[in-house]
Amino acid sequence: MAKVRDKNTDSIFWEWELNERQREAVEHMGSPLLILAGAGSGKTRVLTYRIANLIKSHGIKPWEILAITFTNKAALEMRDRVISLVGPTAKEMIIATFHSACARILRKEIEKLGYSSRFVIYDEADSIRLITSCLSELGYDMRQYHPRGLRAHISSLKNEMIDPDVAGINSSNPFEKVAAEIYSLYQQKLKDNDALDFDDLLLLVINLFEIYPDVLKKYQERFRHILVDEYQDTNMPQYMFIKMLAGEHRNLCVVGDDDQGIYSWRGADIRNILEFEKDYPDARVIKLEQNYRSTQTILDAAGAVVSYNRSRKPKVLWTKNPPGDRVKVCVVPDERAEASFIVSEIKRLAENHKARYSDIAVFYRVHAQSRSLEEAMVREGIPYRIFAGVKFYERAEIKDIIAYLRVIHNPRDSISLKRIINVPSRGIGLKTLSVVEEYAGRTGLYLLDALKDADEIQALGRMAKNKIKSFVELLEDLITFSREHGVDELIEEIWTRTGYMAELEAEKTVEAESRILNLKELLNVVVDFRDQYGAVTLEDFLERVALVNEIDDYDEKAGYVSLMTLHNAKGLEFPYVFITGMEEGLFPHSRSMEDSKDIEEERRLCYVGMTRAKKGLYLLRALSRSYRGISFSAMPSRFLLEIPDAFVEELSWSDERGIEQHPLEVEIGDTVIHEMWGEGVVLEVRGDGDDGEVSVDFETVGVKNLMLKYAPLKKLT
DNA sequence: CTAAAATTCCTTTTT
DNA sequence: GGAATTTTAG
Repeated sequence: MAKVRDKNTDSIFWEWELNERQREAVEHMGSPLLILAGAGSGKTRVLTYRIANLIKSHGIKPWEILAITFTNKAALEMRDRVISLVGPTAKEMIIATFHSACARILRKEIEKLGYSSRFVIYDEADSIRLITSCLSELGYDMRQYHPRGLRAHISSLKNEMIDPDVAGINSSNPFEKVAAEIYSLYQQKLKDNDALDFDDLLLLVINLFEIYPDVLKKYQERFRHILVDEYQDTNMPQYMFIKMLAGEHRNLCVVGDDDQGIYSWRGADIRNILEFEKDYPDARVIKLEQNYRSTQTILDAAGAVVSYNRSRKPKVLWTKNPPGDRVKVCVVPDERAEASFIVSEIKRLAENHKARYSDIAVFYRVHAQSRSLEEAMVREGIPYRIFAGVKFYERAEIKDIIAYLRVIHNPRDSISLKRIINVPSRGIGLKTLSVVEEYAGRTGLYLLDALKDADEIQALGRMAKNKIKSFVELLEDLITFSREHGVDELIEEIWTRTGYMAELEAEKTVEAESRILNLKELLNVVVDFRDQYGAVTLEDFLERVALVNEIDDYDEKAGYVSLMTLHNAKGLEFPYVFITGMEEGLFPHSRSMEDSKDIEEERRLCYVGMTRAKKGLYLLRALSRSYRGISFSAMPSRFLLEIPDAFVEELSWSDERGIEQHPLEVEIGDTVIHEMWGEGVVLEVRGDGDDGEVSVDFETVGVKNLMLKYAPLKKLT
């Protein structure tokens, strides 16, 4: 635990708490500071001590400090740690993610930009729905232009800070032209709904700062000291945001590691960190290379992999920790065997090494891999938890209730209104809705106001009018109710008044039962949130729900094994780590295999995963993996081959019957190709191989450097 | 209008 | 193989 020495000394910290470099990083003042912090080098400690030092030794007021972290969880953790160093006064500083910091600023200032301060934040699904409605409004074929793809495209346009009116202007690509058209309608519709998407949160703040220099000035004065964590993963708007805010006082401290940049696909630009010294020529650069987390062997193995990357700043991590065990590499027949291997190894660790379940994590490249793992955990009765992005809030029943809350908070939010208008079903179907929408479009009314006007709409039958009327009354009652009651009571009122809960209870199925539990969990979220922050307004709660992700709820004391994607693993650490699916095509993912830049990012992802482990690291590879129902054979991931043998221990695996599994062998014509990598032919294989025959398409990519991509599994005996 | 059946896409990673 | 959406039958 950290101890703080009393005031009046130059250094307020016990010297043994920090190493030389760390202390420099904590104490440096007077110019921008870049901390290149290798994995496990204690950067969180440096950041918290630095904040504490600002407050304690330099008389900086907590509210003058803005610290940006990557997740809400990291923010909360850092906050607690600073509080333990300097006391409750630290509560007044702002530690938040980019998105929540911006949301906070916008709640105060957004009216200057013509939005209401009651704006809602749309998640990806909401955006997609809105884009869908843009497509149909402009009469485009949804098969030809996928809303998902358009959303991704528009999001990257936004991340490159390209405005709708200039997007696709001199593009000959028809997709880009359509995207640009959709983009501007989408943006306008967002505004009509008083809604912002994730990207807008950043963009509008920048916009605000550009148009109103006095507002920028106000925040520059307010946030005199700015700290940014995970700087290698910032994108252009985030970079601009920081640059503007820090522009005046230049008390900027950024921390990052170019080897851990894994978000370029969402616009993160690693150059932000590599060129920090260009942006701030007087910047001080401090490297942290001593690792406190992992064994030397894990570090060497991970370092060997990442050293294959060409574009990186060379660095070598070292540690005083013991060398530890070798990295265990295990080859298994398929994903089921992979899961049961992991489960039995977890049991062994728990018994022989007194490991707790919470000491163990299993990582995978894509969410789909979690299924087989989950099945094995359930089968063997091992408590586990899957951290799946935002899954809880994506469940239909949760989104339904949230949609009610959103409409109650801001009746202009027509996307949410459309979601609940017939949930639970109250006889207002698609036809009725489209008539009302048409009326709303013609008169320029908001959807809710159009509903209130139902009597005026000729095309509506008497039945429909009555149904609409009672729905509008229901909403008005709920809005009235919300003025005098807390969020938790409001949620319960929604359940009962709408009959939502009664309907679920009447269903008496397992699914309905679990939905009821989920709804009760939502109530718990409200209560927990209140315990943490005091009184909760509807607005606070909706914002929290929009920006939170499940990793934020991660609790290290609880006794369960953690399952998550490699991306979610960033910033966490576990004594024992299993990385699954070490196969070409899966990890590195096939979609990243054409471009060496993408491969390098995959390699960094591998590095991130490996360096999460403190004591034990397992890498698993299946000979065959089923994908969309068909099973494919796969070659070992190149990352496995990049680890020198000296750091590796190969584990053999035998199935329940004790038959040892062998690598694949494929017959093509007269040629038998044994397991191989590096050379050969790229093959697309059709057929399942069950009948011993498959058809093979040769898809040659170049002549020399070819390899076997997928092949049917054939066991040797 | 609803419920069941058929069809389609999916799977990279997320604030 | 399965969720999610769209089509069809009642």
